[in-house]
Amino acid sequence: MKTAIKQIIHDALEKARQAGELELSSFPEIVVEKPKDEKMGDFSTNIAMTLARSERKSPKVIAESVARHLENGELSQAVVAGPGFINIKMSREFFLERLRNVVTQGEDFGKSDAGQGIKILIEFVSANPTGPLHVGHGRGAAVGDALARILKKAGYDLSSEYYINDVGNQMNFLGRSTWLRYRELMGEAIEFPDNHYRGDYIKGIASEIIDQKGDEFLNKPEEDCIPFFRKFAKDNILKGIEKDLSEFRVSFDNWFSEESLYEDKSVEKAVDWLRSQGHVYEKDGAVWLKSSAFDDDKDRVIVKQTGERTYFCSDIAYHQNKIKRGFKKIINLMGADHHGYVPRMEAVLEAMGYDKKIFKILLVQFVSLLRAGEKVSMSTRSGEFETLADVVSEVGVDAARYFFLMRSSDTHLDFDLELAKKETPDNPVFYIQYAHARICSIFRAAEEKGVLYDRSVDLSPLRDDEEFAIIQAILAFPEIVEKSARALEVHRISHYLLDLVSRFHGYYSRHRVISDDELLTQARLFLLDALRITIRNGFELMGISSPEKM
RNA sequence: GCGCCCAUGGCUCAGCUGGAUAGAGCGACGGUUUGCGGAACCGUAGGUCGCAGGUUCGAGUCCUGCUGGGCGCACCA
Repeated sequence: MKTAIKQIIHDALEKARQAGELELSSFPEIVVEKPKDEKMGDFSTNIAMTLARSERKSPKVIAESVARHLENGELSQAVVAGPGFINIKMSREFFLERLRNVVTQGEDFGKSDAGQGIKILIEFVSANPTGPLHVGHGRGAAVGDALARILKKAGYDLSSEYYINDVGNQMNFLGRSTWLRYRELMGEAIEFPDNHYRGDYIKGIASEIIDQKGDEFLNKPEEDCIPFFRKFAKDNILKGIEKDLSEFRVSFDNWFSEESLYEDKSVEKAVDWLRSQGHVYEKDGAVWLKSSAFDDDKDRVIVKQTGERTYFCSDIAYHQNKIKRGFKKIINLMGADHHGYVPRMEAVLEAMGYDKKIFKILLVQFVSLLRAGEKVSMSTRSGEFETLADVVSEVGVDAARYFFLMRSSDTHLDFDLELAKKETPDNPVFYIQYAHARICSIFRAAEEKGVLYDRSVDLSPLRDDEEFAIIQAILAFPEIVEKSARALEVHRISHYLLDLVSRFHGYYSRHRVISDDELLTQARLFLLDALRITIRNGFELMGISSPEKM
């Protein structure tokens, strides 16, 4: 919608230039926004202010000149206001024509080619397969998955990926923890080490092994047991993670195993290559990457004294692999507690000769669960739940996703469990879903009354200001999606939907949709159809359902 | 000590690449219902945008310093 306005302004600038009123050695970028107050107009531009300096004229004079040349069949008024804003009103036809398009596009409404098919990889969650997903992972999962949906909608060629840390020390601890619990369950007295995984789920896995294998491992030496226990526990936990995610409506295009990078020698090759470039040196029996040469605080060990590779080392190979797969932009979501990791990853990319701008790490801040205003303890020890699956089973997928997505991801999130469950307008998910259900209900009522709804209906009976405010809000949706994609900010969608829907609730309470005026009824049904489509499409981007009845 | 993030009405938060009189929701107070879902709507009160400088025609937004809070500074991830 705004691109049309930009074009009109552009034409006016051109005319002003031809008339000798403006120099315009270069055309500035035209910014179109909504005026502060809707009464001032449909759109406004500050173009005169940005031109003031280069034109050496006051913004007011420039604005007057541009406004004079603003003419277009679809434009109804252009006035200069304030320090030099040009406020523009468009004709009703301008909006109605575009509204018609919304219904024609249906579920495609909101799509754009802003991304120009650029290949993007987004990696998120990537929790170690050493335990179930907790609430923090849930936020990352919701944000990552929604971003993936948004970026696709905005025309990027997007792939999503989960990186599985399935090798290394953590896996050994996992295997050993399971093995110890196994022996314990078989009746041995075990002193369980503090640095092992103590969660109850380990006992569950151990007892599954007992079910399948009995006492087979009881009298074997540790070395002979660990590989089996490690793999069994990992597979079991990973299956659980996949299940939790899929129930949370989060899916990945690819699950990438760290182990595969060792199997195909990628890690070895990456280290050799870095060494050949002189980015690597040996000290204290370990191999170090000179990351400090690329703005990291210090150099980082990639091969330990023991000969084991660090996780950072395989991450190098992993990110090299991502780039080699042709991704032009690589997005990683991480918990904010890992932010110290950012400079060293950027250093790696620079060391490999890539522009670090292709790499974007999004830090997702912490989640505090609140129950009745009190913070729920997040410690593993406490009886209070903290896993994603528990939260989802309490409040449902829709509410959980909405709450994770309602705030900018770089601020801490207070997740109020009681509020999430409420079926009142305080709860934004229900408020929005209710609007959708209400619209569907109106359509049901119309059908009962025998009102014919047909998409080719004449829209000219729509003339109320409130109706046009809603239409404009609907038509802004593709721009919201684009901005959300560009800024990688999901919360804009939820704020947008809330605003959109509150306009509808107000409108609904003041106007009857179904009336004796058949033409008006049909036109209003059309408007509601477009609105319903917009709500659905917006919720779809957030992975939230749009129920027809509640 | 060093680094990253945050700071906007009583509470939770928006504020798009700096733009017009800083906006919502909750809570508080007061209203609204013969009709399509009251699971809703309308109104009132409430803010030195943490503090101090700076850049700019213009700063909640950018820069510097400070204060307060969160997080991180491993041959752990």
